[in-house]
Amino acid sequence: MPELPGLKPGGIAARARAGIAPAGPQASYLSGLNPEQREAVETLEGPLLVLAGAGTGKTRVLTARVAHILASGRAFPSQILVVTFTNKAAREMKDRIQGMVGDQIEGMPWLGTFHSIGVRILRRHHELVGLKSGFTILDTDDQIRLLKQLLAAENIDEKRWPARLLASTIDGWKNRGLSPKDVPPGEGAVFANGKGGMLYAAYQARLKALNAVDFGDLLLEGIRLFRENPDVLAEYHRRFKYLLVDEYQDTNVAQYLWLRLLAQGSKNVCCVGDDDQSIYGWRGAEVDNILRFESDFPGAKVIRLERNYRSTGHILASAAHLIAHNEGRLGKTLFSEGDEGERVSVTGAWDSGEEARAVGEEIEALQRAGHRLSEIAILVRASFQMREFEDRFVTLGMPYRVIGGPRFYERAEIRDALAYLRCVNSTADDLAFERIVNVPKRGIGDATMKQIHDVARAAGVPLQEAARVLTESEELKPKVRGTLRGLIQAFERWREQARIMSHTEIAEIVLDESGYTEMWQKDRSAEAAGRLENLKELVRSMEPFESLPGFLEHISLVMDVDNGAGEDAVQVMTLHSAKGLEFDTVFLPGWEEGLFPHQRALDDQGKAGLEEERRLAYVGITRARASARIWFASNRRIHGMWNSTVPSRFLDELPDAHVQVEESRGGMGWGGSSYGGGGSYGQSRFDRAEPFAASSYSTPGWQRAQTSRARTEAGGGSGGGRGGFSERGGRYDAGAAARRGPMVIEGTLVASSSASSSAFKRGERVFHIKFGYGEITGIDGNKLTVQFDKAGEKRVLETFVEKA
DNA sequence: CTTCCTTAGTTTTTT
DNA sequence: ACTAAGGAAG
Repeated sequence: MPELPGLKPGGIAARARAGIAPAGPQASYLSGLNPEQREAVETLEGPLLVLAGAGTGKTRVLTARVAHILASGRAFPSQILVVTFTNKAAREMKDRIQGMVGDQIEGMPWLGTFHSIGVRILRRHHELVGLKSGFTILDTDDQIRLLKQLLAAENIDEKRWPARLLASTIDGWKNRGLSPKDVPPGEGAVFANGKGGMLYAAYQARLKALNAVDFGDLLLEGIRLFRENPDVLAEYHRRFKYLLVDEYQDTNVAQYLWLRLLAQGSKNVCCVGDDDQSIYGWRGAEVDNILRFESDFPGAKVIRLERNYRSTGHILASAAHLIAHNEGRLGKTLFSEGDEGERVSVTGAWDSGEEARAVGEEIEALQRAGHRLSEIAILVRASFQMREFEDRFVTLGMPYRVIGGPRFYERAEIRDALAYLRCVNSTADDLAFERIVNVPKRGIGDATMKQIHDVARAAGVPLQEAARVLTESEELKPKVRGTLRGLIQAFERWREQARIMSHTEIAEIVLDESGYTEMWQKDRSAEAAGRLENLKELVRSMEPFESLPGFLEHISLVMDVDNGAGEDAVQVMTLHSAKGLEFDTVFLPGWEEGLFPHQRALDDQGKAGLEEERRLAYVGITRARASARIWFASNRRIHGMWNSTVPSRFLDELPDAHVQVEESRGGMGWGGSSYGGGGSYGQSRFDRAEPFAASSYSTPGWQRAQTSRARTEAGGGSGGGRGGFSERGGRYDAGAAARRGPMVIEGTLVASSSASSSAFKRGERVFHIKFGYGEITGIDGNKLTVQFDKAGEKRVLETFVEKA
């Protein structure tokens, strides 16, 4: 841990007196900033909130601000605290600051994630929070294993009260800055009939006994440290002259408390964020933190960055109009001085297969037109949506890259390998030992483990030591005793070797001699080769580190690895992982009720959930520089069952004037032949044989025909009339429904969810192409609830059924 | 202790 | 429909 250079308070003043002037107007880092950005950079004193809309140059402001602080001689590099959320953001920030200030970046140890800075502080003062030096940081697997033991000890049925649930409950408390004694009794009682609070306390006690902390503790213990040791806090107050926080809308309560304690010193705290891009409420982020900034930090100044440099006019206007449906915003209006560009397109597809096919074709066309694939992204709401696109790309031979998904260090083989290394590194790492004691299979199962545990508890020693003692007794069966002794001796041997060999050599020896590599070599499953490759990659990734402990510390905090980007491929990822990125062309598939907004968000969080989903939609659209292409499918398979779906309400919330509704290109136009001529894409024969051929449904023209027919039959409406935004979720009201036209944008009908009155009656028998025959049990606008004979009750658009 | 079968749960993700 | 994880049987 590099110590800080000695601080000489007089130093800065002296420097200033010596004539190192505040940056002049020519300073290179100021050039090209717009007036608001420049104000945000130059407002150094007092609390400042920079509300930076999507694409308004947020990172630029943060980095220029650091450069400005340094150039004006107001602080040493080591006196600036810069906090980000992710390692990726920290890395990016570091690179960009380096680009502006060069080597001075080396003197900035306090640039990092909340957690990495949290560890750094705890390591320096470990004794004050009851930790020994070299404490370990648990990963989620360790956490679960520990909690399972606690549940077993309390005789709590793990079926009814899963350890995972307890883990996330405790995590939630920690996110809110609650230590065991602070948990409201009522809340603590929710888990396991009143034992939740007690289990939390027991968990914390176990962590202390293991000399370990979890991620939440990195902040929580920091808060406790500061509160209980004013002198320590005062030291940091003196140290941090300027504090900068990125993505402030994502902070949770614990992070806010931690930050507020530190900011009480210099008060020069600058938070940058965008309330409209808060999409992590479900993991504890408090939008309230940013909404309340001005009252939390008295005298705070707020600067809005609203000039967008990323997207064209239509895209920006669409996003702005959509997000305006949210209440409880600080309110920003993005504008751009660029072209209007191309309208946001909305296209319907018959099903998710056609959606993937059509998007694939559009991407091929873009490719032919000279667009780079890496400038094209597909942003989905849920990861299961990715598969269909992947399948399609594989068939097309289209290069693609999935971003996100299981990260490198979370893979089982990597965690196993790391557990071996942790055991070599420390005899006291019980959780690591438990993980690998029987991997590969050695015949050391629950029974033997229980014996080891008993000895360990009785003697108050770690498991490895207990195992060693056991092998010297007569307690174990000879065979087990032999293997266990072999393992223990191997660990001792590796530890010896670790003193003289490099950590990469040791890693190879351990993986080889433990039989772990061999286990995967013998494995005939498809993933085995990849896993072996990952193990090699792991050893490679150790090279830049000085020592084994250094490496282990790093990976406990940095769970991602720089996966070599580079090659030209379509980027496929979730909307969440797209935050902060931008592309020329963005495809946004799956805009259907239930999927987006996701039903669970609505069920669990109600209006707040809906607003967060809407922010997610906003994030999605604003990723696009030149082209945003939204899709919805009328049918989607969820959990293996085909469901008829309804277009997302967010489509209705887009502004007419900036949206272009397009014909699906995947189908063959309408009234035409059967699907793709060959119908070879998973449509059943049945689909093709029907007059309701798949392609026809998806075209706005067909829907317009259907809707106007329905309206005519209901005795109302002028065809193609101008429609307003339809209201959702209301009870069925024939009169109102008849008065409302379907939503029309630029003369083209958008599939609307509750536009016209129904041509159907309750109790009527109907036929659906996918679900077969059924009886109508309910009508809501143009949505029917049908009890199908075979498929059960479904909600379907009336345009997809015919009278039986 | 291992193997096979049943069962439950399938939004988003970082540290 | 699928998978992963946990429990019962061998």
